[in-house]
Amino acid sequence: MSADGRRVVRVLPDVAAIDKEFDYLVPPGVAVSVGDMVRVDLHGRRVGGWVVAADVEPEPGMALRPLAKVSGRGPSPEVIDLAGWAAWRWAGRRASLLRTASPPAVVATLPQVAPPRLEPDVSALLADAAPDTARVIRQALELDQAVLRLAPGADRYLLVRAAVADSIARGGSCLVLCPSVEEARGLGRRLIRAGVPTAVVIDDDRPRAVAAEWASAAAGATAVVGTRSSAWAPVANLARVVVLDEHDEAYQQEQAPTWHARDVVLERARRADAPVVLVSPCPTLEALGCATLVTTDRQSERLGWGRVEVIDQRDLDPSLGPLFSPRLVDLARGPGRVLCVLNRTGRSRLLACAACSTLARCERCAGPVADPDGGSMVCGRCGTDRPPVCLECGGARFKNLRLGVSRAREELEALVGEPVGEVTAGSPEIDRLHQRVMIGTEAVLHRVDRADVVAFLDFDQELLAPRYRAVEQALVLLARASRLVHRSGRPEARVLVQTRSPDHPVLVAARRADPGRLSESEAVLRTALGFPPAVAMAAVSGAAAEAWIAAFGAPPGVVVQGPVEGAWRLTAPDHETLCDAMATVVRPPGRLRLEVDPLRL
DNA sequence: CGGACAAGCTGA
DNA sequence: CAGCTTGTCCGG
Repeated sequence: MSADGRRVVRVLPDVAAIDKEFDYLVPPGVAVSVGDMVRVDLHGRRVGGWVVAADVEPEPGMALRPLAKVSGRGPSPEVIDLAGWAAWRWAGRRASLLRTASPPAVVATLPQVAPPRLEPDVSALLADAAPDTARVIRQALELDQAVLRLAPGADRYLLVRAAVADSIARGGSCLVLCPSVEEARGLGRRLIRAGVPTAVVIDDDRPRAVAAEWASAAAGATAVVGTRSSAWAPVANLARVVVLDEHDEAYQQEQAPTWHARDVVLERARRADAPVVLVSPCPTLEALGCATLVTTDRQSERLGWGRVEVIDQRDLDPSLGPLFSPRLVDLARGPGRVLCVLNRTGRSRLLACAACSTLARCERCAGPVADPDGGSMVCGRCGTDRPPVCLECGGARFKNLRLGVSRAREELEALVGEPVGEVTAGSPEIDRLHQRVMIGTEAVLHRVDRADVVAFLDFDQELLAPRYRAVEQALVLLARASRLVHRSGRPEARVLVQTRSPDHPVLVAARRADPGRLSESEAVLRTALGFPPAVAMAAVSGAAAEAWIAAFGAPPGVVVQGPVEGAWRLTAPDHETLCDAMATVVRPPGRLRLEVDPLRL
């Protein structure tokens, strides 16, 4: 109640271009609290919004309009605060984050949720587990922030059960994030079958059903399972967070604000004083930088990575074509499901020495070099240029290594002697998915859940992609492939990698099932070259970018580079410096994309 | 974002 | 100068 006897609340309208709060009168007899979703009259029209503060002292004499309607429950006060933090961290607007945190249909009241059917404790759950499995799970659950490195083939279900049991012991609920909808649904079903009251909060085209799950999460479901957006799901009493496959790019929002679910839940858990376990076969440097690493014994990790076989393409018989080694053709003819991966979506073309077939790479950062003008070789990653001479044999002639997926499919079909299916991100072509042998971009790895052989036809495309995370992402692909073939059980089950760089650290890491060494060398390289997570970066683009950059000026600690193709790059030693500086800029009108922590760079 | 309102343009 | 388009401003 304010000084003059009026009840006033502060509302953030759900209008894309307004990041401003407005005060409204609460009509007599109306109950409303922070987090509720309301409708208000704003500038002659009726819009939705969130109550972000109650019992507000309005400016004296200000004529206030009454709330038009209290429509239902919305995000909790903690999540509203979290959205404020994320708006700073990713230079975005709170409304877009709160929309993600809100139910897609009206939730008038919260349902009653059942208490857990049984009271499992962590020790009972782990009693039958292998000793090393029990050890790493216990160890991870004892830490405030743990990165648990589990090989691709390892079963994560026991960890999730133990995390849920531990949450019950702590008197609260457990939030579990999965990279894909299918995994989240599957995990939700398993937990429900095990007697854990579980809310599966996943956006789809059924708003009523999603809102019902949202409501049961808000009401205190013991486990809340979902994908990226569930970082914002309601959790009545957050006791623990688990992020499965923490390395997955699906956790980062593509549209600005480009928030990352892992980073959102880390902050959310920190505020709630809840521990977090990040799980991955190949943890990101970001995760390793903020959490304590827990690893299984070497033998479990080797078993869980399965067999990774590397073919040196420099030794290939040219008569078979550049993409198909005899070994590959042999495996493709054999029994079982075979997936061939060929990434040809990037614009980068690779050059190899015409004499010795060694790839043309940058002397400074080992990235791929292109030959844009025919005179010199320029690195697509760091910009260094050098004369067109092979570093291995001194040869001066180079050949272009590009071949499309469709052409490769025809060639493979001829070599194997049976129909070969094709999968690309653009074309679903479900009817071709049942072919025994399939070829496609990496999308092929996401369309099936098991395979007997996964073959990367030209892995250099991944190793040398002109992105600073290329090495990390290349190992992610191998982990994904390894998981698919782990379910095979056949003797020929393996991941086959064709490359001209057989001793690349990524391939050594996968063959030895030891991602740790790679993380160490990558961390050194990123620091030396000034890439995240050694620094904090942002990209600014769009029609209004120039005006934004002008308003940004040159704040201390932030380096502004560009424009390159209409985009500027900001670099600062840490997010504190970067985000504080970005927060001072008044957004100019017009289309503007502020991308903090850009994935491709 | 989208309504309000002002300034600019057109044709009788 | 009414009647319409286009542009800029700002919201309780």
